[in-house]
Amino acid sequence: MRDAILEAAERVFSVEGEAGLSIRRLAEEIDYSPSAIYKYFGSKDELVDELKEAFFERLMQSVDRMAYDQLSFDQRIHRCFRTYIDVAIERPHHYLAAFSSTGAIAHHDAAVGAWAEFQQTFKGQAFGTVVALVEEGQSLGAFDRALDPVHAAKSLWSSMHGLAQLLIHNPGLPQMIPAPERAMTADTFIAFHVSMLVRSLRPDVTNRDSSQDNREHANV
Amino acid sequence: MRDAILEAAERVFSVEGEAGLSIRRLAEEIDYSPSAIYKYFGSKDELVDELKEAFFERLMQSVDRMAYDQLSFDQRIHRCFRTYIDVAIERPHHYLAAFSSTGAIAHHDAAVGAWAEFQQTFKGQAFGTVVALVEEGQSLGAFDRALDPVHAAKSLWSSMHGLAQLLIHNPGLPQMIPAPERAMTADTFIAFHVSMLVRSLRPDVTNRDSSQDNREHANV
DNA sequence: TATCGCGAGTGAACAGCGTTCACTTTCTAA
DNA sequence: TTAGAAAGTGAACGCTGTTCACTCGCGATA
Repeated sequence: MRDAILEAAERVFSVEGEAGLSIRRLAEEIDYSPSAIYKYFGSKDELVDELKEAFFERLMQSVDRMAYDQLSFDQRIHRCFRTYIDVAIERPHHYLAAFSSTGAIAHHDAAVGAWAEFQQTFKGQAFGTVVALVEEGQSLGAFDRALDPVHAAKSLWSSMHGLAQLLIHNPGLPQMIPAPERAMTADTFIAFHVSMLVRSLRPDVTNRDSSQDNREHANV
Repeated sequence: MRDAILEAAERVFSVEGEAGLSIRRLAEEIDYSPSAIYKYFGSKDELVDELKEAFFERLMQSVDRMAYDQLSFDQRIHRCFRTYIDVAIERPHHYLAAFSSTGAIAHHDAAVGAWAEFQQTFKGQAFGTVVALVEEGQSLGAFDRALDPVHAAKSLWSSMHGLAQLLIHNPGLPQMIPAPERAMTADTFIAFHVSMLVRSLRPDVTNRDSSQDNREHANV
């Protein structure tokens, strides 16, 4: 029963988003009265939160799967980021809702202590794999060792999130260009964005040793 | 009168966002009946759109002002991006609302023809200044000439947007780090993110000429 | 077997929402 | 002075999330 509600909710939500999903509509969909739903869910928010969390888990697992595939480092990092955006724009309403926890605004999560708990969550684990990816790149010499991997991962995540969001709200973005021959497909543009992110991690040109080995060189 | 409505709306919206703003509440605030508001605005959406547009204009003008200041190129590009994020998180509800035009989802703006119109809008103009900034960097040799400036600008915008959004929803992000001594303030983290974006534009290391001059070199 | 309790489900109701519309009041211009 | 537009009102419609007193039907117990 509880699953029937969630299933119907998922169906409606996928197509019409949070706005189109009403308790009454949902009740009609499963041929029950609106109040019946309140026997299984404390509130609409609670129900929707469950949808969001399920989506988030799918998203994070998809990314994670890419990170540990049997591929070259370069391919893995590209696919990781690609997958994030692909899954996000595949279910736009879910993705937007997952990141619009209107209540959490100004919910100052406060400081350093949260890190341990954070690592327990889906989000935290997926974030951990991004950090690991950065560290791997650093140990391979492909990425700048001077970068803090955690902060770099945050920056990367921000950038992925931004593109996902922008593409959801404006799918025509990649085609928007003065000269038609320069237009890109969404796929190409995502790849371009990801490659820009990878570029940002490259070792600093001022320390131009062989890529395997660049420690602190103050001058030249 | 119309302005009195907008002013009250602005006041409520700044604090409680779109959710806290209701026509009835607004009417009470200005001591009129709810229906009075409909003499001046066709719908709530129309009213809110006006708030969003006003905010968007402020945002874009702030960024624009930074781009044409009397400063070094490096300072200008950093301040430009910084300002974008600062203004965004200063009025979180406005920024989120401006980018959550729920209707525009899947509103395939369609293709290349839109470019000309796009350039007329605030958004379009501000985007133009980012493109110009990239082109300036390229002509200075600081940025990779192989990059399409328009696509690069889109990528940059995505990344700025992502950080703004993430910081709004999770202001504690910069402090979140395993070791306390590695924590950053919001300011520092924004600067870090911006510097990552600038890094992504650097000329490719494989073509390592003097920075003034790097044309196509296929090998080495 | 009779009855008790409990969980599932219901329907009416409350408060709030955006919006409409017939209505009155107020002010201006001919 | 009067016609007409403009400004503002209040009740109502249909929608929303949510609550609560209520009724069933079933399983366990005395």
